[in-house]
Amino acid sequence: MTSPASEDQIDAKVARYQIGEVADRTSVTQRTLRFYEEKGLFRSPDRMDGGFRLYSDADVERIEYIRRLQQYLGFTLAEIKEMVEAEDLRQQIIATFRPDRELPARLERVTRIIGALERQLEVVDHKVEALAEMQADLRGKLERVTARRHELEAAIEQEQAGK
Amino acid sequence: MTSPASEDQIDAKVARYQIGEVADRTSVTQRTLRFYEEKGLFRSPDRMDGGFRLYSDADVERIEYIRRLQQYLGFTLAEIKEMVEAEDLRQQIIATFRPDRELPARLERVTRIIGALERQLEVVDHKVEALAEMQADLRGKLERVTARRHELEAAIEQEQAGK
DNA sequence: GCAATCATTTACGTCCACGTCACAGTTTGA
DNA sequence: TCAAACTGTGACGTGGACGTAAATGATTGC
Repeated sequence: MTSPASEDQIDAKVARYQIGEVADRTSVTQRTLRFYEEKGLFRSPDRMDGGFRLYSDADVERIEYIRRLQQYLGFTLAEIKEMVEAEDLRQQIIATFRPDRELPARLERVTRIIGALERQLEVVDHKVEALAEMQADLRGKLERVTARRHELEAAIEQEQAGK
Repeated sequence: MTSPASEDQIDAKVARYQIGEVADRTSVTQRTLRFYEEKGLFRSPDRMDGGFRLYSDADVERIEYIRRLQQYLGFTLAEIKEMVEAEDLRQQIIATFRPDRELPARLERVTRIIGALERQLEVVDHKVEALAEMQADLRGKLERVTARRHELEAAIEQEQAGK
């Protein structure tokens, strides 16, 4: 919405944000953004001449992805790092489509990222299972206690009537 | 499996475990068990004459429940405390079934625990949603990259054959 | 052209969820 | 009965995930 990509740079067709704006947009503090970068959760964003970080939309998306992994799914930053590294590898492989030589090497990389994906999926599956169980449990309890409330309400109404 | 309730006590039909055994059974360290107790995550277990803690099966179950909430669902101990307190309240209400006087007071308690359950369910629903999305995403990626592996394998086989 | 604003690096502080002694008391099996 | 094994209560330490502050340099609005 804000500042749709200035044409300072010849090839600058993508929107670029400074850290402050990214912090506002993502509700992640600047400190935390630098911290994530330091931890290797995403590649260092481009820099202005003065050294200011310049984030792209893709960077912003990755940050939001990281936050979801952390907050909703309870992954540690170390786990998240593994996951995004696997993702990077995956992107590289897709980019390197040209069916050239070194097929075995490419096969090996593909196999590695399959392993990473399978491990991630396993973790997620476990969590889904646990969550579904808990969800059903909560719904059952809620239903029962709601029924009890109706009983009580009815009883109170009776009392009122009998008075 | 081990020591199925000795008859030392007249009324001791329930199994009782010392902290070490509970630690083994639940894979939660003694330190952590004391820590949870200190934090009020469960009522202080009974004690032997010498002061040793004696846990019941219900205690063990609660501990396992707490662990699931923490590890699979990513709740903080503070959140878990709220949840188990609500659960305790719920149990009390169920135990206090006798339809006596003070109906309004009971209605209020029931209403409170309904509120707590609804809040918990909301959190869980959010997590389920996020997890399901991520699960679908991972599955899609896995599928695509697996297809790529098949391509590579086929290409390699071709090469072998052509050699 | 320069104050106000925004960034950068460095470093120490904090909260959570325990881990790790240390030392004293308790239980139990041979 | 007594030593080994277990348990108790402090109290301090730790790793993860940032928060906060300080000193310095860059950028921008007017």
